[in-house]
Formats: sequence, structure tokens, C-alpha cells
Amino acid sequence: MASIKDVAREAGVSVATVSRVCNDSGVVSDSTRKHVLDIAAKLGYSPHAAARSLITSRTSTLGVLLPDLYGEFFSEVIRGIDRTVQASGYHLLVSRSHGDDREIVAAFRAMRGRVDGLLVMSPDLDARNAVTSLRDHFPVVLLNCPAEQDQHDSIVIANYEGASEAMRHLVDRGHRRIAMITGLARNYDSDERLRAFRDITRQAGIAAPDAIEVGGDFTEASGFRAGQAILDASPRPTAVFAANDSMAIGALSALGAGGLRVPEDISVVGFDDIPMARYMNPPLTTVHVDISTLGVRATERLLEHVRDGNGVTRQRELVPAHLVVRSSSGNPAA
Amino acid sequence: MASIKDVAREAGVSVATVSRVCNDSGVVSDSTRKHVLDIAAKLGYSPHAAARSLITSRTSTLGVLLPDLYGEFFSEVIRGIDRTVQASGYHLLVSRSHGDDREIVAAFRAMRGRVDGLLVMSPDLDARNAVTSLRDHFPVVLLNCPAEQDQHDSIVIANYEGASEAMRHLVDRGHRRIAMITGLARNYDSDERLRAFRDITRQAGIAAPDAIEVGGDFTEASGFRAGQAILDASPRPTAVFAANDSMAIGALSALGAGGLRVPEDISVVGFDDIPMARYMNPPLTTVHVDISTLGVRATERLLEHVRDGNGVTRQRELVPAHLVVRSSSGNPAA
DNA sequence: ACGATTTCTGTAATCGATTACATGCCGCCT
DNA sequence: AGGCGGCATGTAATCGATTACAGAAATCGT
Repeated sequence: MASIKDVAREAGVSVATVSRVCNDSGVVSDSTRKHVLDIAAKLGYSPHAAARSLITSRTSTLGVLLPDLYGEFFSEVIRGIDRTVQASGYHLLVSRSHGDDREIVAAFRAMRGRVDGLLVMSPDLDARNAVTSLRDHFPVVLLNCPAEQDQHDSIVIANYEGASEAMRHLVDRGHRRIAMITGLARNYDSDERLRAFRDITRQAGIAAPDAIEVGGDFTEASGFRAGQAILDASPRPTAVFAANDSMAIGALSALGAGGLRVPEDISVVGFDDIPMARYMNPPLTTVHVDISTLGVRATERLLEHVRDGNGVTRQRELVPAHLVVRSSSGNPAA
Repeated sequence: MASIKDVAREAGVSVATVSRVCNDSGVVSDSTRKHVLDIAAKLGYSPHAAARSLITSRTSTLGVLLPDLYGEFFSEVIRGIDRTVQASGYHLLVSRSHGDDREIVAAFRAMRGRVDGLLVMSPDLDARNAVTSLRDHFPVVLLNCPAEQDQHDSIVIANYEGASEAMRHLVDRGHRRIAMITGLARNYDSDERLRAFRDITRQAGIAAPDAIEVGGDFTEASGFRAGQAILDASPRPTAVFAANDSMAIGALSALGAGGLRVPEDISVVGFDDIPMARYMNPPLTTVHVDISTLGVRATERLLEHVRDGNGVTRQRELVPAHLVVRSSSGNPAA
């Protein structure tokens, strides 16, 4: 692999000149510039990233720490991140972490010297300390994290607002027995959506056993199981609000298999509006979130920090979430 | 950020000793080892990756070049890759490239000095040259690429076999008018699956207009459009084979919206068996591929190359693909 | 024509690690 | 007591870039 020295020797100039040509820094005469570029092309030279980042102490790389890499939600987030990162000439180092304190710290240490900043998505409520200590050494932007205002820079989905809208939709349609399929325990998004479920049911005067909560973990499989549980519930709910689309789809499947028609017998509402939601049978009523925007905005914020240093103010940014009514929700049967 | 020098100074030893302690190399007395570790912990020292990889010329990072980051298929592939990479103490640098020669070369150059090896998924038939030249400088493993035996190291889905099985299933059920929704043009996977479609229909004596091909691009939206086209076709097919599940799901939606029942009026078969396939309504008959295994195996192969150098032989590995019959396929109505 | 600029290029320090080699110290043997 | 071997540690070169500073060559002004 050709190094800057090889190019310098071959071109009969010093390494400094080669460096200046490659970076358009300093002044170089047109003739040598051209000559050096020719030699560099001939040798297939490309600068060694590690060497460069050692001296410049910049890596042109951003790190992403995600709790999982499963399903369309994360896939869309990464997509947004990648798009922005690539447009800015940066690279993307991806890592998954279960989200507990120790693992986040370990991931951070491993990334030292590899990235200029970190995008952390850790909706786990227990991971705050790690993130806080991390931020002191590093530009960090939080994605969907339970962070206090001003404490960190963060981008968050309007969970409560979106879920409230979904729940109000069901209540307005006349539903009085509603089940919620919750997400992972101790998960920020899940908790916020659940809070909305509880608030709206309470406001509507709906209480157990007419407002039931079934545990899930954001996967289709858990949604399917929850759907089966709901089939067996008595009194049976006339509507189901799932904490995300994957579970809503799983539930849809279980309810259909149990002989119920959606929305005639039971309504189903999801959250996220993953691309596939509109192609469900029936098309899924869900809370639309511009998922890739979540990634885009977070990346833009992080890049600001990386480039402008501490001049950037910390703030919490909300990504709006609005209900999209499709065919999976209707009026209650009975 | 503390460097090795800081630790050395603080501990009253030389940088060599600190390095030896951190890497368990050479001999260090127990007392100094402990002392150095204490100081390192106190200072929160972690070695600088760029500096280390400069001298060792290893980065502990693998690069992944994907044509897209969209949907559950890629999400599953990345998941498998990440799992393997992480278990081996490596990192993952992800990049998307449209797949043409120039872009692949550019991505490769940008990754020099950042990764020890590259996983390339570029099913685009035009990208061969880039990949070939790349391989001379770099451990490379190809994912789903149209590579000749022995030429490259590659992992490929048994496209033809799987698609043949799906098509035989439809023919055996008595279907005589079958439509195929193809994937992107000049895409290896799509072409292989199409080849199976053509071979099996020919063998069964089915010819146009009873065997029609509708263009798609692997997205749900394109599947939906294709489904609409199939609704209008006359004679209308009794079965649809989509080159992937996303399009099958899109088609399912369009056919349902057009008033057709699946599988009573028309059968639909997909490819990939993405996690969501079994939760469709009706559950999707599809060709199962252990998608994350694709990523796992590719990563394992690449790691072998990275670690054992040229001692590893090049070969083409096939990931099996088998039909899973669910409810979206049945006997033809008429 | 000669010093002062200006313009271009080279020398060498630097980033933070690794590692071959040198060195110092201690104990043991004869 | 002198020398030798082995263990623990330090010195310094090295990886491949960037960049401050120095120096050489060319241009300019008077």
C-alpha cells in the first residue's frame, strides 16, 4: 500500500508538498501540483486514515450506539443517520449495546480514538449515569432518551402527544374497553405511551377491567402473544393500542387467527408508522413518526457539536407524532 | 483525554511498561503491574485506537458496503454481521453505496486505514471490476454477488433453487397462469429468481400471456403497483411470485384492495421470509432464507482472512433457501 | 545592482501507541 | 571477589500523516 513517502520519493518532492497537494492547503505551484497528483493516481495512493487522525485528532467518523438492530424502526433510523453522515463526508461506526451502564461505558471506551462524536439511543431508564459521564469527554447526542431538559442534547419522539391522539381517537369512536400492549419494561418510549394510555382512559372514566395492559417487548412475536391474550380476555376489549407497529401487526395476526374481523369486531392502532404499516390487511391505523428524520436531525445536531465545539447550546428537540387513520380502527361493534 | 504518557508519568514508569501492562506482553513485576493499572483506572485511560492501529497496522474494524439500508432484509443482515463482529471484539464501519464501480472504489479508498477487511454486497451486475481490483489490496468477502467460483470469496443465497421450489409449488397446485414481480433491473438476486420463473414455467408448458413478468424494485410500493397491474391483466393470473417479501406484501395489499381474496382467488408467494412474513394476513407462503446467517457466515469468513492472511482458500458458499408454505398460496380458483 | 518581498518547497517536530534492543540490578556459582 | 545469567525496566525507532518554521529561488522596487 503506497504511503505519502512513496509518492514523495516517486515525484521527487518532499512529503510536505504531497500533503499540501492532497489537502489543498498552503501554496503549491501548478506544475508540481499536477505532477504530484499524477504520481499519486499512478500509485493508487490514498491517505492513511489512522495516521491522519492521530495528528489532526479528528476521525471523520461518528459512532452510533443502538439498543438493537432489529426491524424496520431501527433500519429507518440508521438510514436517516447514514444519509446525513455520508452527505457530510463522515463515516459511521455502528454498535449495538444492551443498554446497561457498564456496556455503554465499555462501548464508549472502545470507541475512543475512533469517532468524533456519539449518537446514543438508550431508552433504558437505567442507563443515565453512563451517558452523563460520557458526555463530559465527548460530543454526544441522545436519541429517544429519558433526558432532562438542557441536561443533554437530545432528539425525542413526541410519544405522549402521539399516543394521546391515538387513544382519543379510539375513545371518540366510542370504545369503552381498550387494551394496551406495552413495550419493554423500563423503556422510556413504552412508558410515555403507556402514560398517555392511562391518562386518556382515566379521563374517559374507563378503569380496569375495561382498561387492561398486556406486556410485550416490541417484537411481532410478543404482539402475537398479546393478541392471543386479548382474545381470551373477558370482557373482551373492542380496541387495542400497541406501543409499536410490530406488535400491532403481531396482534392483528393473532386476532385474525382467532376469528375476529378488524375493524368490525375489534380495532387495532399502532405506533411508528413503519413503511409496511399501510400495506397491512387491513391497513394499519397508527401514529406516524418520521423515523428517518429522527436519525437525520440527531446526526445534524451531532455534527454541529463536532464542528463548532462547545459553541452549540444544548437542547431537547421533539419529533412530532400524529395519528394516521387507516382501516384497522373503526367504531366498536357492541 | 489521558494518553499513555500521562499514565507513565503519573505512575513513575516508562511508556513501554504501561504498554506492556495494557497488552499483557513482555514481563512486568506484579507490583508495578498493579500500580500501573491503578493509575490507568484513576486517569480513565483508554488506548487511542488510531495511534495503535498506525503502528500495528490493524484496526480491529470491519467495513460493510451495502446497496441500501432499507427494510427488514438488510436490517437482518446487519444484525447477523454485528453479532459476529462484536463477539470477536471487532468494530463495524457501515456504508451505503449505490453500487456502481466508481462509488465502490471511492468507498474503498475512504476506508483505507480504517478497516482490516471489507464485506461487500453489490448485487448489481455492473460492479464486478471495482470489486476485483479491490480484492488485490484487501481481504474482501462478497455477499450475494454475481461472482464466479474461486474468483472471490463469497456467500450467496440459493436463489435459483429456492425460486424453483416456489414455482414448482405453484405449478403442482395446478396454477397455469402465473405472474412474477421482478426485482431491480440488472440485479443478481432478481435475475436468478427470474431465471427460475422462466425455466419452471417453460417446463410446465406455460407461456405468455399466461406467464407474465411485472417490473418492481424490491419495495412494498413497487409491489403494490405491480399488484394493481396484475388485477388489470387479462387473462388474470391465478398466482403471483414476487422476487421478495416486501413486494409480495405490497401486492397482497393491492390485490386485497381490488377485492380479491388470497388464496381463494389468487395465490401469492414471496422470497426471503422476513420476520414479518408469518404475521401477514394471510400468512405469507415464501422462500425461507436464514438472512442473519448470511451476515454471520460472511463475517466469519472475512475474519478468517483478516487473521490468517492468505492462508485461507477462496470459495463460494451457498446459503440454502427452502419454501415455507403458509396460507397465502392454494389451489387455483378456476 | 542589491536588498526586500513574495512564492514555493523542504526539514523536522508531533500525535500516541508498540517493540527491538540496551541497560541496570540482583543473586548465584566457582 | 569477579563474572555471568536472567529479570525488570527504560530508550528510542517506527508507523503515516500534518504543519510551523526555515530556507531557497524568483520577482520587484528604486
